[in-house]
This record gives sequence, structure tokens and C-alpha cells, in this order.
Amino acid sequence: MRALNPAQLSAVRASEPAVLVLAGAGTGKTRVIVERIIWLIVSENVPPNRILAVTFTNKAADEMKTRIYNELSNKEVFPWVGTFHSFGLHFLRRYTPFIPNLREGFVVFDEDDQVSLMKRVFKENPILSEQFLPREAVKIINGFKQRIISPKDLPEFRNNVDLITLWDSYHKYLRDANAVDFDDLISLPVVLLEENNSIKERLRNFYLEILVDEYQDTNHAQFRLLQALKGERNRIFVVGDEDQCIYSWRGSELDNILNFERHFDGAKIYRLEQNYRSTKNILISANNLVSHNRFRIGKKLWTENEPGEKISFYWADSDVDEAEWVINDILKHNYPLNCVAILFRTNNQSRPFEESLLKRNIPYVFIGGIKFYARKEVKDLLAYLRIVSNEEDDDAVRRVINVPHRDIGQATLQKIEEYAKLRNSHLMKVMREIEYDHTFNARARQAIVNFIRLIDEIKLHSIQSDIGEVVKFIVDKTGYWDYVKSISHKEGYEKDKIVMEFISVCDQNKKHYNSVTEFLQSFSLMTDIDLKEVPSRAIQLLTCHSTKGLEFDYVYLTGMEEGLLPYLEDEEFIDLNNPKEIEEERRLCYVAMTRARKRLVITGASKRQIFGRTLNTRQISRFIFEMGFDKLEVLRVPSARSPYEEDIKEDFVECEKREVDDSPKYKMGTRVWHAKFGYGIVLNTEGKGDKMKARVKFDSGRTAVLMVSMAPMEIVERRKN
DNA sequence: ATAGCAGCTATTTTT
DNA sequence: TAGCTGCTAT
Repeated sequence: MRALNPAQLSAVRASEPAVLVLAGAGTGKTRVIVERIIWLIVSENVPPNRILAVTFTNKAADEMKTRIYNELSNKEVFPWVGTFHSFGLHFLRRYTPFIPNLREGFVVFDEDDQVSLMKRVFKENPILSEQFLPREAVKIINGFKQRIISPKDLPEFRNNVDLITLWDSYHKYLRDANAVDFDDLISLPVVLLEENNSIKERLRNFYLEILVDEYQDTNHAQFRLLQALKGERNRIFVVGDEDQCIYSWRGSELDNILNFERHFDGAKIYRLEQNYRSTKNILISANNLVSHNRFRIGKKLWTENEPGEKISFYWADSDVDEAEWVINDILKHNYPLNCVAILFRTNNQSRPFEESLLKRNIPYVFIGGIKFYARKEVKDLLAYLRIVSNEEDDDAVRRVINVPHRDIGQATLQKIEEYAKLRNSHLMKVMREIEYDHTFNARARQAIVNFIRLIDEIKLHSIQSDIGEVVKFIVDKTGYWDYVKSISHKEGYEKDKIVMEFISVCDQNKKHYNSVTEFLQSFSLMTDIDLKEVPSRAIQLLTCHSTKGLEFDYVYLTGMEEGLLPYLEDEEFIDLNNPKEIEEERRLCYVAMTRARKRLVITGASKRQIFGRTLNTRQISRFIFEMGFDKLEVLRVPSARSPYEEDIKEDFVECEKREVDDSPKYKMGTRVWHAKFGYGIVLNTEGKGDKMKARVKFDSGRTAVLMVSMAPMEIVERRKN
């Protein structure tokens, strides 16, 4: 393996109490973390178990563990390496009694569980459903939690009775089920640490070295967790790239990385700018693009690699043509299929590509389709396990009490629910008392008793068997297998395969778990990527987001159109009031570009089907102009008026000027005032000089295209960025 | 209990 | 276009 370069080496051996390693794409970021951990152990004599390394994904954590393991000669004691959430889980398990309303053996609810719980909250409080949709309500709750606040903490919400009811009843139900949600895994530890000095000090004294990967993706809660863990005497070492922060819509706070020096005393920033992945041409264009961002610390990637081919740019007439062309190009060059990735902004863009590939019988995988762990069958089987693990989990009970059918219908269930509510108890507990209760008819009683027996039988079995065995037992004893078979038959869809796959997943993991509870807790933190193997002979289709951390020899970045990349909700409305959103789109484009090792191809189309509607005036993304034309080889151009490449290029240069040139007064984002329509903002312009037209979105909501030289309109203020 | 239909809404998704 | 929800009709 290549020796560390000087920049990497000084980062690895940094001595400051707080270190931020700004590591651009392909600069050996993971390697630096791993090498530092090894260095701490071997040269600095830090006891391995007193090193804490956190990542965002299980995959990253596993990779880190493997690499540390391979490099460490004494493998007896090991650093704690895991995701933020698994650290939180680990912490909560250890300190359960300190968390209000939480008991041992708690479960972790995923977003689907949250939604179904929320639906029940709504049923109890019908007023709420007039104001929120369950999914939105969950998002609101999560948003608060990521900031470690409740609506009651904010003056603007303090009197919002509905919101507070929402918050309170959600938590009542959640804790009644002895459950925590994903964000609780971070926020509860933070609250406890901030309140309880002795626990905080214990951790601060224990963990001498804290290391964080992908720091740009931390949300506020995760930041607070790190702050709680960082004391006077231990050190924090984070690695990240502000230009790769693409999840702020999910709570990642770019400001965490931008303000690192202000957040931690004695902080120092190290930069890794030598890229080992891409060609010069790719890197230069990517640098150009991202340099348009204002919210960044700033760095410039360089490489000793070849200049390589220029970036190819192909503009198709339609999305179907785009797909056809891309596939043909791949075939023409005879690329090994597993070295090729087709990238797009939104999942539905995969369709034309899939059709082209299917037509030609070319193997491909679409990473991130329907989630395996969110499949109904998987969730059903998990529900049985959840009941076994935690009888208070009413949601699990509701889910499978009549799946497969066992004569416990709506009426019976409702009666049980009422009982439970009346006695402030749980469904399973109530059902256990119903055997001799004659207010239930004999048939219902029998059905309930059978269900209870069934659960007990599984429970008994689970004590001495591996988790895979337990699931096989469930599938068999509950009649789930027959149920799934019959549905598969009816729907012509192989649901039984999913069940089989789930069993094999459980079998694979059996060694790690001592109990069903432990299995469930860990399983809830897994995602499909963790177990999905990369196929050896297939083209990979993925969204720009899911490429993060990956690299490919040949990358086709498709749908490079205004509205798609950058994604804009309304084709007519370009929200330049919010430069942060555009910047995140720009970062996303940057991430996608820097995945390519040897060749990058960018495509777009003038006509595209979106939601059944055909949009046929698609425009080239502004990002093309921002990356510049120097390293771009234009293979085909929009509305190909000119058959000559030179003309085409000039056409492009013309476009470029229009965007970049400062001379026209009215440009995108310019704030204007119009005598008749009032205040507004320029969305785009067309033509120049006297013929220049501007499309303006007025505050009133109306959009108008105006001849600049004629309209009674003046500039109010220039866009800042 | 379930089928069928109208009506709606539509990024990105590490845990 | 498609997939989901919630309602009505069976």
C-alpha cells in the first residue's frame, strides 16, 4: 500500500485537542481515520477500548473495523467502532434506569412504526388529523428531536395546543410500548449526559480519543452528543467534507463543520486535497462547479493522475433517447459492466434505463428500490419477534393478531382495545385474562387463547434456539408460510422468496445475538445496503445521493436539466431566495461527478415524462455552465440547430456568457419592483440588449415575462451570492 | 371482510 | 403514470 502523503501524515499525527480534517472526495479520508487509530494505539499507547470511533452507516463502521483489525497486531482489545445510533443504543441499554419511562428490553421504532403509532394518536385525537398528516407529523416530531427541543420550548409553539397534544400523546404511546425512535437514540443520551454530571464525567474520562467520520453530516443532536463527550482532557478528531453535505434536508447541519473551530477550543483544521481517484479533467470541472458555493470553508482538489478524457456531454431529444444513447455508449466502449454506474437525481428516472437494459438483456441492479426491511412480510415476522421480546408492544400485536387470519376480527380486537384502555394495560396482558371472560363469545375466546398459546410456544422455543430457527418456527407454527404461499399464488408475486431471504439473513447473523431482544435492537439499525452484495457483472443504477462513498470507473450522470439537477419543485419557480438549497443541489452534483475515476459522461434531454405529463422544454442545467466548457466535449447539443460542432460550442459559450456575465442588470435572482405588479424576483432572462426578456415571479404569486427595456420596472436589490 | 373505485400527490433516505 | 388512502358497495 502507498505510504501516507505529508498532508495525511500530519493529520494522522495531529496533537491538537480538536482536529478537523477537511478531506475532499477521494483523498483517503477513511484511511486517515484508520491510520490515526492505529497510531494512537501503537505509538501513543492509548488503550484501544478507550477509543471511540463513530460513523453514519454500518457499512462504514464495518469497513473501519475490518481495516483496523487487519492492521492491529494485538487484536485482543478493540476500539469501540460503530454508528452514532448504535452508540446511542449501547448507551441507553447501559443507562436505561436513568431514562424516564423507559424499561429494560425496549424496542427501537423505525419510521414506519412511528407512522402507525401516529395514526393511533390521530384516532384518539381526531382534531389532530385535520391539521396534520401522519407522515408529516412524524417528520415534525423528528425535526424537533434532532434539535433536542420540544414544541413547549419555543415561544412560537408554546400556545399551539394541537402541536403540544401531538407531541405529548405521541410520546405517551411510544413509551407505553416501551419504545424509542431513531432520534431518541441520540437525543436521550444527550439529555441525560447534560443533566447528569457524574455520568458525563465518567464517559469523558473513559474515552480518551473520539473520532468521527463524515462530520459534515452530523445533525444538531449528534453535535451536542460530541460536545457532551468532549471534556478537558480527551481529544476529538473529525473528518469531513463540507462540499459533500447533501443531507441537510434530513437534519444535517452544514454549520457544524463550518464552525468547528468556534465550537471546540484549540481546534485546528487540516486539509487533504490530493485526490487519488479521478482524472484531472473531472477534478477541474468539479472544482469549478463547487467554487460557486458561498457556504464553504474552501479547498481545491488536485491530482497527479492523467488529464484523461474530457467530460462528455450529450443532449438527447427525450428521456427515452437519453437512456438508449447511454446504454449504446456503454456497449460501444465495451466497459466491464460492474465498472459502470448510471446516476440520476430521482428514482423515477431509472425507468427508461431499466427498460433499455431489460430489452437488451443486460444485467443491472437498481440500488435503493423498495426497501427489503420495509417489506410487509419482513415486518410481520419481526412483529412476532417483537411480541416475544416485549409484550407491551401493542403495535406489533395489532399487526399480526389476525395475520394470517385466525378469527380475531375488528370487533373482537376493538373489544380487547377497550379493555386495555379501561385498565390502562396492554393488549397481551388483557388477552391473557380473557380465557374465562364470558363477555367474549366462545369462538373469540378460543381464538384469543390460541394466539396466546402460540406466542408462548414461540417464546419457549426462542430461549434455546438461534434466531433463524425461531423465525422458521414462527413461519411454520403460525401458518404464515401457507398464508404467504397463497398470496404469492394469487398475486403472481413471490412473497415467499422474501420470507426465505429474511430467514437466511437471520441465520447469517445468529452468532451475534444472545436473545431475541438483542437481535431486534440491532436489526432495527440495519438497512438493506448492509447485506446487499455488489453483483459482479451488472451495471449499477443509483440516485446521486446513494453514491456517496462509492466510486466507479465510468459514470453516466443523467438528467442534467434545470428542475432536476438542481431539483426545483415547481418548474416555474426557481427559489433563489434560498441560496442554501441551490448550494446543496450543487454539492450533490459535485458528489456525483467526483465518483468517476476514468470517464464522466453527462446527459440530459429536452423532453421528459414526469408524473405522466410530458415536459418538452427542458433546459440545460446551470451547473453545466458553472463547471465551464474547458473540459467538456459536447457530443450533441440541445435543439441541435447547427450540425457543426464549432457552432454548437459557440452556442454554448453564448449561453455561458448570459449566465456569468455581470453586464446585464437583470439576472436570475434580481429583486425588482414593477409599477403594476409590485415586488418580484427575476427567474430567468432571455435575449440581450433591448430584446432582453425577463421572467419575473411576483410576490403576489403571479409570474410574468416582461420586455426589460419597456417594462416599468426597476432593480431593488442585487442577489447577494 | 374485501373488492373496487375515485381522488390525491409526487425529491433525495446514512439509522 | 402509479401507488396509496379512504370510502362505498358487496
